[in-house]
Amino acid sequence: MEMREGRSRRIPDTTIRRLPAYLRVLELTHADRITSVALGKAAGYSSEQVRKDFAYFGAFGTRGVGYEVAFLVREIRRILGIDQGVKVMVVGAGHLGTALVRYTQNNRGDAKVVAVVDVNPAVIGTSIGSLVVEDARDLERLVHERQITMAVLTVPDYAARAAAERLADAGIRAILNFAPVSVLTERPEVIVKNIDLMLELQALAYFVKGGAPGEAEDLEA
Amino acid sequence: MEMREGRSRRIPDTTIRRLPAYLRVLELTHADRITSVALGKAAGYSSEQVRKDFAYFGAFGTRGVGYEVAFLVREIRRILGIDQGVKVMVVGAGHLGTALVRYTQNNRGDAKVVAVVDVNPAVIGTSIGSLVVEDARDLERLVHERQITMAVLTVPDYAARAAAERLADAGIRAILNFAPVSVLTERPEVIVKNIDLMLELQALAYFVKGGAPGEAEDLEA
DNA sequence: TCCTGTGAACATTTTCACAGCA
DNA sequence: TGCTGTGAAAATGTTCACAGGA
Repeated sequence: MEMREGRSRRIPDTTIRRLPAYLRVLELTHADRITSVALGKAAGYSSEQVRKDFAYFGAFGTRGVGYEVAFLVREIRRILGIDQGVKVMVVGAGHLGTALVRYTQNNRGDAKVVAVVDVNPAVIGTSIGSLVVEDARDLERLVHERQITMAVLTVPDYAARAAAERLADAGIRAILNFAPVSVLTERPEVIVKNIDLMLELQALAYFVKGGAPGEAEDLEA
Repeated sequence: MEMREGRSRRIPDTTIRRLPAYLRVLELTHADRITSVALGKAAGYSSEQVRKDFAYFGAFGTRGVGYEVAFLVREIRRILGIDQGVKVMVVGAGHLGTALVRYTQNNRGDAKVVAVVDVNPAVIGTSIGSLVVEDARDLERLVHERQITMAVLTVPDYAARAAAERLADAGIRAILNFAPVSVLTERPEVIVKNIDLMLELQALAYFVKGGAPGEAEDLEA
């Protein structure tokens, strides 16, 4: 992916993908301070990696001591742009969509699902936790009214491309796509991240067969 | 990750992760032959990347012509180790588990879910497509009897670690973990791939904010 | 003394450029 | 001529090693 960071150095994509993992560890920590060794261990990365990642954004720590947890949490949230919260729409209220809505409701509000839509009249109007499934025909209106910037796509594959186009037209900036088809290949202005169970399982099979041990580690997943 | 390939060169992890994407395109292709340009375009990678990936395994194509689709499909399936099928257990029959079981039933049998288990008596005995949810207490027996080598973990986070340990003890070689906790960090013999919605959404938020366009690509899901 | 911050070495992955075969 | 196969170059990412402040 192409990326720039106006001032200072360019931040590696890989660093950005590790920040949410650090954030989770920090939010579960009771201590006021944490060292790069402890944070790295808990998040599954080396201590050098942790220090280097933070150093891209400035000197966050104190030599001989470590990092202030509260400060780090604030900074990471600011860097990721989730300090004001991020509003998310889930498109498709089937099993997968329902699971994802519930999951985000059980976790803190760094990214908050504020709308769930579906095309099925039997599903529209039912509740998922504190949310009511709305009519997918109102997708554009909901995106605008609630200032939604990201979407999670959990519709059947035959419906995925059209739904993605509508989301892009409505102004959505990023889509997490669970349908096993590629969408919006001609719309570089929308970031699409694909998550595909079958592809993951097939790749895992290779490493199983090879007898190769170890963590395959996060998505990039 | 560390990896070796007895004979010939070592195969990059990144190549392995692209093979399933190529495979999907090829299985949907009607033509007998395909060029690296066409395959790359459909799978979302450059033509050089496609050629280089296949070249790690030998000369698969014909200069001036392209690649035989049927041959490529056979080779990729053999390389990934899915030519004999891979047996998968889904642990946790909630919304997410149910969605994943259905999804794999709707797609060809490169990786086949042959067991779903849960601890909830109200769920045990119910059907998901052609499968019946079984008692999680029988996990070890099912793994052995059906020669299951991989598992998908969709239990609540508080139950994930214990479930993963049982899977590892039962001989499972790889786990796709959807719970937002790290599991089996002390068991290098089991490959764990984590898929975490919240982490993905948070990372996407950065790229949205930065106004940076483009595909974020694969999961590495 | 301890732990951060960081240049430099190393490793990996992608892109380029083109030779070579059908 | 068209498209593969592949070294070489470039880009990207990680680990090492240690200087330096608290």
